[in-house]
Amino acid sequence: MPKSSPATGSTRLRADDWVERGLALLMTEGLGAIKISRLCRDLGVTKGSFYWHFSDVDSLMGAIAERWCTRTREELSRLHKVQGLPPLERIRLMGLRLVDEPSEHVERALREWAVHDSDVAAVLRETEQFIFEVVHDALVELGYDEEAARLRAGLLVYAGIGFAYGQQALPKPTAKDINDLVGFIAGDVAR
Amino acid sequence: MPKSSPATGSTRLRADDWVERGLALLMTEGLGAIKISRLCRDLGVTKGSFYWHFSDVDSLMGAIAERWCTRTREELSRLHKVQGLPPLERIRLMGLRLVDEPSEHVERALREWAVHDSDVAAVLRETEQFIFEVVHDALVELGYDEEAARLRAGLLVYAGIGFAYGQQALPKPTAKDINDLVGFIAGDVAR
DNA sequence: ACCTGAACACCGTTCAAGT
DNA sequence: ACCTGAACACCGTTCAAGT
Repeated sequence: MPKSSPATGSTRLRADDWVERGLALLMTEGLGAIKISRLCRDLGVTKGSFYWHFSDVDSLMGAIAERWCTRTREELSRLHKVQGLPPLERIRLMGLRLVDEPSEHVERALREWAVHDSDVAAVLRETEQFIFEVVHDALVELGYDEEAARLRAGLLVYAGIGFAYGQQALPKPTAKDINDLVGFIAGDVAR
Repeated sequence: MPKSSPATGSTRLRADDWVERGLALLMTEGLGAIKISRLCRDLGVTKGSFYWHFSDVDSLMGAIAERWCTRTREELSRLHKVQGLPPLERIRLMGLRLVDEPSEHVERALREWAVHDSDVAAVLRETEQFIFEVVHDALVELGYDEEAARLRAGLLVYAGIGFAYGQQALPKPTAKDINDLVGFIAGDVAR
């Protein structure tokens, strides 16, 4: 089993090492930190090395995005297992996922990114669609009609996206707020 | 009364001309289009000219942001005049403002921007806070208690921010959706 | 197969010199 | 007061040459 860290084993790099370091930079310092000169310094090689692995900087970006997309999909499929839980609980879990985003930096950067990269845009859409559907279906199961479920699920997902961008004029919502929110979204039956 | 266009009158530029052109570029082609070499080409001068008016590119950015902020504040104060309208109508107007953003490009760019520029962040906060308060107060006027009003107003504002960023996995909301939404947010009394 | 080193284009920044 | 022109640093990109 090959190691991905350049520190262990061979001194040569694989494309993987660049992607990994790039994703790490994206999460800690944001999109602006991904410079190939910076990556070279971090990885201890010269620029020529980079251009052996990638055709240009956009290609690296694409690879980083792809890796993030894969991980996000895995996370979503893990979330799929919540289908056994009661509907209100499912809604609550989706709400929490929207808020306590651990890698907030990535989410923001990828949204900027999605403007220019259709692959990234596709995975973001997939994620939003997934969450929307879980909430929507849970609401239908609770007895809401199609239109009511659509409106409420849409509102929740959009609000979730907004959380990631809000300038906390309004305080960042807490876990309690999420509970209240679920109570409101599915309130007619929850109370 | 001095003209701001370099085409009329003198051939010399004022700082204003750079800001105006920069804001135009921001709206039409996004943040990435603001290069000082590009601006020089558009305005028909050399880079030295730019550096007579501004200390660096960040300073231009700041000036562009400031101008946008001024315009946004004016727009908000115009919106203040809706205070005479019935509460539900006020909520509906705020909802519409959040959606039919004509200069969507600017809003997105400025949010990126706000991460690094606290002035821009401040005006974004102001805007969000303003809309939040209008909705909140309208809800209180409709008979909601403090906590219910806070939750609902917050949800609406965050959803509005989310609209600007959603990858339309879910369809962009229409004016009718906004009406339905208002019916939901203030539903207990509206129906 | 993976990397160095030197080259080049492009962009931000500076500054002496021009009107 | 406003601008030119030439210079320099920095970054992305290319490529011949090395192991």
